[in-house]
Amino acid sequence: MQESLLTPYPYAQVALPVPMRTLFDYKIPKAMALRHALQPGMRVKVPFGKGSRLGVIVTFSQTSEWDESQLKSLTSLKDEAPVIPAELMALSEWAARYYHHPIGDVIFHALPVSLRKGENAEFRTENWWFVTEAGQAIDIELLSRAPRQQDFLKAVQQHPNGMSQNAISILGLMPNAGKSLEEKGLVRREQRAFNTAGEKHSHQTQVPPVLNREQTMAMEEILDMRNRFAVALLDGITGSGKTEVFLRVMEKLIAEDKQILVMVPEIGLTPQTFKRFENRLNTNIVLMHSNMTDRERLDAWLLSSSGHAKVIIGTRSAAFVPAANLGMIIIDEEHDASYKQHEGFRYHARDLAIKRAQNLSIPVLLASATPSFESLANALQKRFTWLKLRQRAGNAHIPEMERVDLRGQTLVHGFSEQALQAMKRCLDQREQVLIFLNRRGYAPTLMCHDCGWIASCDHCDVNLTVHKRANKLHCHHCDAQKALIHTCPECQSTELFTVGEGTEQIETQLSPLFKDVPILRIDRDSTQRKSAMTQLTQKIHEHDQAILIGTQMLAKGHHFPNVTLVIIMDADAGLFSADFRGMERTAQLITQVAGRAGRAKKPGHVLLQTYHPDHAAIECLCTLGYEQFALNGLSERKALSLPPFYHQVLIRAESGNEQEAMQLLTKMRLELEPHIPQDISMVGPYTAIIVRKAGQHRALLSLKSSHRAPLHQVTAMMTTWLEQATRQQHKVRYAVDVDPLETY
DNA sequence: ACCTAGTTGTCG
DNA sequence: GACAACTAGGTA
Repeated sequence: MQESLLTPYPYAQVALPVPMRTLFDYKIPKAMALRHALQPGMRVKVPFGKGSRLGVIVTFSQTSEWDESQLKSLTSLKDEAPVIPAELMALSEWAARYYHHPIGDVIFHALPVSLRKGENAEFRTENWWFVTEAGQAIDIELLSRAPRQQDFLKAVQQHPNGMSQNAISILGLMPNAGKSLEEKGLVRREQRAFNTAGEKHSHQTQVPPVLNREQTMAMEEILDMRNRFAVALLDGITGSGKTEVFLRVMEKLIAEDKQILVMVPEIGLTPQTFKRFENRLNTNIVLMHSNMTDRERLDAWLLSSSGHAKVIIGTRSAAFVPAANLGMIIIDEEHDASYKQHEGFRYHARDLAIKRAQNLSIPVLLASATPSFESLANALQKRFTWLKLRQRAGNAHIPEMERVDLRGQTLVHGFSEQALQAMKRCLDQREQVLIFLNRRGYAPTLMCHDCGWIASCDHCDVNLTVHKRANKLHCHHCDAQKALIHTCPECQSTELFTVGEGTEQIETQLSPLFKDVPILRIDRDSTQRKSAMTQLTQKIHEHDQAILIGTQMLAKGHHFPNVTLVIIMDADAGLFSADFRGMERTAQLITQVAGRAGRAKKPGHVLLQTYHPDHAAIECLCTLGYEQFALNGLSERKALSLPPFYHQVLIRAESGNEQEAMQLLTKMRLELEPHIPQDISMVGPYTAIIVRKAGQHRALLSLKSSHRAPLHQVTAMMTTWLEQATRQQHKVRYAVDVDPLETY
């Protein structure tokens, strides 16, 4: 009699979390094949080398290139159902090819940490309490000597469908009282899977505001895209009500029982997005970001995977969250660079999300007040539907941008006379000023007056930043810290002075000038402590008058209704940047910060301090706005054969030794040069602008082409070469960066 | 002979 | 990436 195998293949190809661009073949034990229907995306335990590892089944095969005697067998199966659904397996395989990254590493990126470690993909269980018949019948006064038990029993009596442990603790009841009652047979306990779907308490749903014409049109266009792949670029100025458009679309999708993945650039923005959604959507919403514990992340992951959570709000890594019935992906602030991972598996969450949506035949909504040049180019080429919101919702006005010519002016603590006057006027009207300076710390340089010595990092080729409050010298590139010194280590002079200003300095110097006005600094240093940001925003809302000083943190999505004046301290930062994306990023920052002014009823005003008021880019941005600036920028990129018109791959190498990284890339270029097609332009190897960072000397090789196919071919060739070459030289590390955002 | 640090090689 | 095997150099 023939046994029927649930898995009719002899071999499984398994991805393992090792930095190798290959899968590993294993024999499938007969007993396992008889008992389980193995599927790609299931985790398996396998023998590997001397030990054992957790892997993920990618595919099956009838044959293996390896000799039968060399093959080992799968040890055990970890899952009854795939933890990575077919859709995400396909996305991972695509990403491994596109980013030239080891498949095992990519697949393990798609799993939450606890599943990487081998935890079961199951909801945690919690106690549920029920009243028994005896408990329902008993005279409650018999328990008058045990008031805790009395309270407990009363509560449970009122909930015939049972109460979760969570509900018990919310009511402040004692679990010990429950235990005593259980022993008396008055209540009973049951273990149930913890999922917040059963916990959904109805709450007040806010009345939605009326949409304006632009918003209505955008909403209708997006709703038309349901059930097919399409990308909409919701290009709306700050305050134009982009979020309201999301909410309307989401309501509709939720009504159709679909899930929506909402990506935000950073953790700081998740709670406020969560609150806003919670107030409007009567459904289950989960968060996903790296500040959550492993257990919390797994629970959110399971809620999404099982379909219990209808809305998933997450950062970059959420691009891989499985969802039972995904209906749309929304990417808020799509221009934000934090969507790109900057080490290891260097993926771009926006691009990956678009690919995922394409596989699933669902729409993607990209939103920004300052769209990336990449997305604008796609919109111009009609690959994306370009939806513009150019009116501010309600009666708010678009702030006026004014350049302040700093040439020949005497500055007071970095401020022009004009800026100080404007601040004074603004504060006199009991309104708030926002000062933007994208440099934290007290000063970017510490110098010796007598010998010219400059404090620099021991591990990087950069100067140390002075942090007076912490009494430290701090490297902003490798995080190294030293005590702040007062004597020059070269000449023993005590005449040390700082050059340049950071947010901390502006804060200290403004306080004597504006005595009774609260001054609040918002940067990474002032918001490090947990809930510091919440406290700061609370203070901002408490006071009418206030001076807010901050870095780019201020540019991201926060709402300050009483700010009517924005001062950009240094509009020239990034103007002459080595990176071709410097201008784009600066313009986005300035526009985003400027958008913080006059969001409510009051008109806003923006002052840009610059030494180059006639610089074409600055002039264009101030007089014509971001869209025109971006269109000009794009034609410049086209003329110079730069992204997004040309595609780029960057090969990075780094080594503790001064020459090795450079030598490796030089050798590679020499050897591979004859095999590189004409239509690839290769530049380098050249040293990074900051050659040494965290003790590593860095070299780069840039590849560009108007077509992706040959670029991928060459990249694959180089990766193979590098994998081979570094096998003997472990001290040189290399990285492949496809569509890099930083090229220096 | 033994120890240690650093390098090289392997994994199915 | 983790780990074992190998190597060179030092020490008792």
